[in-house]
Amino acid sequence: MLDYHTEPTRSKIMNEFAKTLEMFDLTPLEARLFAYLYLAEKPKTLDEMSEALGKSKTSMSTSVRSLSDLNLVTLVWKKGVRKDLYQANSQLFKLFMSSYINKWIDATNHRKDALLEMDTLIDSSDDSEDQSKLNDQLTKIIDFHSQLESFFRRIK
Amino acid sequence: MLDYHTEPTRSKIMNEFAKTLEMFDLTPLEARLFAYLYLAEKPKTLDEMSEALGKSKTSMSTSVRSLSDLNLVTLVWKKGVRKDLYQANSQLFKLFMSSYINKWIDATNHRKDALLEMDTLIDSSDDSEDQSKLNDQLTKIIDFHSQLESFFRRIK
DNA sequence: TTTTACGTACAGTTTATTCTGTACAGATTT
DNA sequence: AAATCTGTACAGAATAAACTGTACGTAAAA
Repeated sequence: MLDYHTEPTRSKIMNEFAKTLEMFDLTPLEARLFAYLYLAEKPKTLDEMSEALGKSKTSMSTSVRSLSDLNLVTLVWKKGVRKDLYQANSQLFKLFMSSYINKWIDATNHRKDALLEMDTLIDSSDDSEDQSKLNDQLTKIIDFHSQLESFFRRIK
Repeated sequence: MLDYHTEPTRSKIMNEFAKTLEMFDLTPLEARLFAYLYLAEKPKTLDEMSEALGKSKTSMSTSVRSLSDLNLVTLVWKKGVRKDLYQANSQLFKLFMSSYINKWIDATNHRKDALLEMDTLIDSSDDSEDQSKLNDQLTKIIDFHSQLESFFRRIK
């Protein structure tokens, strides 16, 4: 059932909101789906999502699972209802920010380790100019990663 | 001319570094290109980039232009050399962070304006339940954008 | 001026991503 | 028990993105 008064506006809001959510590395569909669920408030079934977004049920299944993995959406139980019901979690800022920042921390930390590993790879018996320049650049790149990591840890 | 000692390591570093740079919304090629130029230190021509990355000159042209637009790379003049020479800018953290943060600020601010616009669209003569709920959610979404914007302004 | 060299616009191709329909396993209902 | 419903795996289709080669405008060289 559609509300013919709010429907056009609702869908504009949904799309605009979704654009911001995409910046948190959600796919366009995941972003629109979250926006839809958030605006809906009431938990929705895969079929409802499918109809609302005009995409297949399969797409809904995979997308909503992604959102669930990111803890952005929750599976809700309602007695008498057989279908899975999903609901958007509500504390937007905390939710998106913290997972995003953690993602940065993990990535930079992991990458830094890999680069430190390579540091030991550089043949230290070869003290050519190229060699020492490369070493110098590598140090700077590792520093960059350290800066990123501590930056994100700080604002966490 | 290749340095056969440093070449394999150099390329491993390049690819690892590039993965981090992709997080700043660079395409894989842009990221690898920047990493290449950064490690090279010496300014490089489109042909050199093309050979080093194994991609067409056209790709180099468009990618290096993108990097240049983002102010990550600079066109350098050298007397006697006809070809364009590009060099990676060197202050990694400042460079990437500030453009990234500005991007967030611009996007969230712009998006917030669009949403405020929609606020006025909601038919206030219709005071149905759906109406007021939608309004409530919209307010929260706008708040979310304000929080994002001020967050990024603060850490700038 | 003519010729050669360089960068890039553009159209088309290749590659990667997103999306869908069918089919099936497990669960619920009859 | 059989029949129906629900979510998802998987393979293929549709769509989007990345990449290339040709062609051309502009500038330097001859």
